[in-house]
Amino acid sequence: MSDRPSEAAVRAWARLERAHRAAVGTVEARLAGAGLPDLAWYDVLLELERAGTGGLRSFQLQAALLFQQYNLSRLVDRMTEAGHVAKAPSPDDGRGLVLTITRSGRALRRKMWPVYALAIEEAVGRHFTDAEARTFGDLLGRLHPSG
Amino acid sequence: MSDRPSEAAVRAWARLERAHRAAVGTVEARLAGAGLPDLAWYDVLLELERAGTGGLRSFQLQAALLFQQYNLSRLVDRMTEAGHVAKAPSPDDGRGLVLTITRSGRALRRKMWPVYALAIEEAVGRHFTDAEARTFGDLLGRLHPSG
DNA sequence: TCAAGATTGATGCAAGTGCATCTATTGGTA
DNA sequence: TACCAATAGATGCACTTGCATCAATCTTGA
Repeated sequence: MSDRPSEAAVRAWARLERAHRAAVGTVEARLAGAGLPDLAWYDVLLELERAGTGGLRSFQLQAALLFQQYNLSRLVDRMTEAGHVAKAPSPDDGRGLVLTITRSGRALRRKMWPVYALAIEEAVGRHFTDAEARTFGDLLGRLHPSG
Repeated sequence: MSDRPSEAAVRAWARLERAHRAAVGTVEARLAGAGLPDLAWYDVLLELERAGTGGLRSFQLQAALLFQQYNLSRLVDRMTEAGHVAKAPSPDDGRGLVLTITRSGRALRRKMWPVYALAIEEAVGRHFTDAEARTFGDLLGRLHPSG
């Protein structure tokens, strides 16, 4: 925890930054070019859609996506205003909110997916064989809490 | 270019987002906790220091770091104002600027490094063996233009 | 050599982010 | 039960980013 990093670790870190910037740049450009909302919106929609009718509490969504609390709070505001997300008071916790995706949110996610998918292929897929992509995904998985 | 991505590619992309967010979160928190400027400042300082006395043109720095043009323009403004970067008109190109790091910029980078290094170890290094970190770095390297 | 187009970097304005802090509620402890 | 720390989520304010566009300069090609 308090050791200096190895050369290899420093190189990996530096490349993580560049690779991420390049990949996100490509994907955001494709989404914007198609007149679609940005990645954060997709992330929220997907996570809420996966959660099903029960929805998710704000803090769960925040933990899943690793967004900042204040950031997510305002993002959800915007998406609620746009009609893609619904907020309801939590029955279990008077402080809390339950967030669910709306029909319009599901439609938006479906509309975004084809563009997003092509962008992922362009930004990531085409650089790897399937086996490499699996290895890459495994290594990336080590870096975040949820496994 | 126009194919759908494989499952493995989509998973790798999703994990790239999460891993990056987690790692950057850790590193920014350590820098901020030590009262130091953020990552972008370090990136600029390092790149300019590597460039030596000749400095770099704005567009070169932009390409190296994959920053947005308008973003870098204003970041350099702030760093110049803080005395860490010097701007000079390019002798070869009347439109252009040559950016160099100042003595104070070098000092700042040196001061940031120990904190940054520990953060890199915490965010990345400790999750991998050296061999894994090398493999990881190689795979990441595929995703950005400069090799 | 001169006009048309491309490139470099800056900037006004709107939108998003980060920080600190706030209110409301909950859970733990005495 | 009554208090106090902890947690959920919202928000005011300053700063940063994104978008569109600008002015200045360079390059190309007739």
